[in-house]
Amino acid sequence: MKMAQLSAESDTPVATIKFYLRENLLAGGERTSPNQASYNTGHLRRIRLVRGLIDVGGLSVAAARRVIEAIDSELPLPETFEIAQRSVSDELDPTAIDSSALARVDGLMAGWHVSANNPGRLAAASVLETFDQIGHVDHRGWFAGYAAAALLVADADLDEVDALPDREAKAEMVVVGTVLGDALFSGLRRAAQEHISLLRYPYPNHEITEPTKE
Amino acid sequence: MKMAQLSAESDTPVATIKFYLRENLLAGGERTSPNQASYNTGHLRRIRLVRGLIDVGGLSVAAARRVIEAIDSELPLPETFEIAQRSVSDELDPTAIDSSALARVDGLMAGWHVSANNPGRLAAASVLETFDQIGHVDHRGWFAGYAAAALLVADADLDEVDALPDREAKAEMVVVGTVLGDALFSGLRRAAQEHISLLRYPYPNHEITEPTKE
DNA sequence: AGTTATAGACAGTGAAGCTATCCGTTAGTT
DNA sequence: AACTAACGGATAGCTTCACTGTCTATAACT
Repeated sequence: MKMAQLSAESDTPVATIKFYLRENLLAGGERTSPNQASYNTGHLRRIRLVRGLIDVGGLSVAAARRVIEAIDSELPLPETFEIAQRSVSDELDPTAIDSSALARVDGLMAGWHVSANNPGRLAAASVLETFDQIGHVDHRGWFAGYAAAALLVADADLDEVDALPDREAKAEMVVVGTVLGDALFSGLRRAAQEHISLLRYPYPNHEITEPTKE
Repeated sequence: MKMAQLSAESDTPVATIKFYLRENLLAGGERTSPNQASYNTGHLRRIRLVRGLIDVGGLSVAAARRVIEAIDSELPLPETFEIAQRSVSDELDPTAIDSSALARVDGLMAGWHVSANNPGRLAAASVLETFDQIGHVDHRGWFAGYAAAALLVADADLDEVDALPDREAKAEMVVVGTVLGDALFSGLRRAAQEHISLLRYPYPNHEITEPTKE
């Protein structure tokens, strides 16, 4: 496959593919002459993965490069998992986070074995800190519901990884699951919100029988 | 309160506050003379809200403006909810989404009352489409776990909104809950992943007894 | 022989989110 | 009254990010 076809099948401009090559998001094709190379379906899949991570998962190019390197590496799965987690979370300074918020997060995760610098733990604490700052108090019951749901989802995540045969497949699932899982969940959550709110307040002002065009 | 104090207490540069004023994320202070104004704690809270939405929730300035206008408006709650949902989701063209992916999402949400153009439904479908494109098939069991968890969370969301007294408080909770709820859940999910993975594979190569510094 | 495609280098673009500078007032201090 | 610091408002500039476009020399099709 040549560049033009790769571009057509991935629906990605040639200039963008060249950019991904420069950024090491994509390995070069097999050389057939000094200024010609041929690409295979692996390249095509990789471009689609990159675009999925960036467009759907919302990763930056730098984060996408990190997780792709983690897939391609021979690192053990836990390390790959950690790279995926760190790449989707923005780096937080643990010392900058309110200790009361941290303590409350740890309370939500009572009985969980989680390391102190788990990026999710820090991110959750900074969310709780934000609630404090804008004057929201005592959402404990609400937070507890989130913790229960997170446990459920994490269990499903691990099931799915366990079902795969080899390290490469597992590693890709870990990365893709971590990145796209967030997007999937928040989408389903919004849909569920509409459903539940219609359950509780049947037909307020709302049109549901005829889905409208935007 | 004058500008300097507002800046100090919100830990936000004066130039940034002026930027927020220009962008209508923040109302002007009460005029005391042609070039002087005084701000109150409402302004302070608002700045913290804006920074929470942008820094923690990851909203763009434009999205933050939309949701803040929705809070301040007198729109009924369902409309406010919808604005919040649309502001945190990127706008997707329904016609551009693979119909098989949409059908599978609808399968996951069997029994739910969700309008066809719910942004979460479309977002979830585009995630499923991405899985297809990178050659992942049959994650149905996994997806189903997500749908169940989403229902749980949405129920908790509505409980929390119901508990509040007036429209203004409810509206702010809707917006803040929608935006920060995503961040909270994904944080807790990452922590839960570490916990579950340690439960299943006790102490792989991993250090958990002594949390390390980055 | 002539058009088109290619690899690779590099400069340029446009959006986003601030940040800095300037101006003419006003407030507070001395 | 004089002086300094802070203010509101306008405008320009900065930095990062994710591309996008242009160029050259070579190779491939027709």
